[in-house]
Amino acid sequence: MSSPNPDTRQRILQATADLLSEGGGTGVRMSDIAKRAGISRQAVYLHFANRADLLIATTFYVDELKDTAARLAPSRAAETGRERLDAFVEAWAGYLPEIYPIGRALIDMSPTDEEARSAWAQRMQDMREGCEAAINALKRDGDLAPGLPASQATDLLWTLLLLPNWEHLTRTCGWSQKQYLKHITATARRLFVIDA
Amino acid sequence: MSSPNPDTRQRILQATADLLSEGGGTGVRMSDIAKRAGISRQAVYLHFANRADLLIATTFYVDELKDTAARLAPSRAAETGRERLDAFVEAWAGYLPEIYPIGRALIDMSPTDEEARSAWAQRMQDMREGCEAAINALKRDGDLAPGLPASQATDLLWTLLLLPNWEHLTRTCGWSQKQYLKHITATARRLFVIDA
DNA sequence: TCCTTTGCTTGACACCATGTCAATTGACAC
DNA sequence: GTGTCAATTGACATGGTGTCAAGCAAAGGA
Repeated sequence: MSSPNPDTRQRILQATADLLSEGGGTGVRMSDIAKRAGISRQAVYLHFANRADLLIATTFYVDELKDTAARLAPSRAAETGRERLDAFVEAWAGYLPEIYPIGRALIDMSPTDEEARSAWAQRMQDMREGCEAAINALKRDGDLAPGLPASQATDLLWTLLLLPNWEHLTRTCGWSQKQYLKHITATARRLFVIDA
Repeated sequence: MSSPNPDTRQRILQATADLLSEGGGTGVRMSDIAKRAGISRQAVYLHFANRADLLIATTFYVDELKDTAARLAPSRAAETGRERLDAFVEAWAGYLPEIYPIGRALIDMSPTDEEARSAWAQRMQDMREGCEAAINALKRDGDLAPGLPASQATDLLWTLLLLPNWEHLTRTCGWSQKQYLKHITATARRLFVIDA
């Protein structure tokens, strides 16, 4: 699984990322990926155990390529809870279009593939921590809207930021990325910040 | 497609609804449905052209069984926009658990089945009209929160009420149906009603 | 009683994507 | 030359959907 040529492995990952982007996350078969990478379909299995494995590896590949980790720095550096909430929403909103195709593919195979399901669930769980940190920072500042316990505020913010919502607003409703960012930021402020 | 025994057709629909409910909308095959209905797998195709067709017919069957139409009456009867928003959210929130399994099944096959995709999309489009009516009633009363055009408020409310969000909050976050209703109602008020 | 129609059964088969396996090839290293 | 590595080719299993042809039991009419 790691003995084969690392260049080929990378070509497969790049082909997967490209095809998923082009197809919006749907309709990408193992044979399509192989063809794009310039190898035989079977050779893909010399590098990745199965489709879920390949897709999961592609998420990490895309993360590195786009330096996802760097996105979160402003959120962590924020001093006030209000700033932290804004910065986190902005970071996540910027990340969504990049991870969308591969996220869509993982979600699509989740009902039948436990590996894919749990990999995506883990990613969402990580994202929840960012939500939690923002809500807790608001609470610390005394700026969390009353009447909503922090844990449920976290769940609500978490849900609001889910990929299907971004997909629905930008694809179905036709919102631009800019509109999405603007209105989701305003929504989060209005929901969770006192007197916002 | 309509020549066969209507009793058998109904048994198939009931079997489909039951199995989907038991399985949370996933892992239900044509052969499972046939077995539960007490007929051969092939006989199902004497009544329904394909899986999507059967699933779509099941949505209407469930609608009738649970008298979905009646749910919306209080919303339409509401005098003020505030009441209408509350009533609509409550009606939809009550409907969600009933339609969830079959909705999940339709969503799952949407990526590969245009018929299923558009049937569910139509249902969501119908739901959007309820959102629009509530937002417009708020606006008429001068109670719509400023800074958000009605069309975008409609999109936002529409998105908020989507099935995957209900699924995430109740399944992943572990919220009870009661909690869902309470917090989604509060969220909608806070987002769309002025000085709420 | 015979005959036909109806509604379903049985069994076989095509399709399509994933995943597996065995045998083979071409290149490069020692 | 010999071995090894990375990939190729072709064949095959699996699982679910959907199709097709032939058969069969029961109900109804002449």
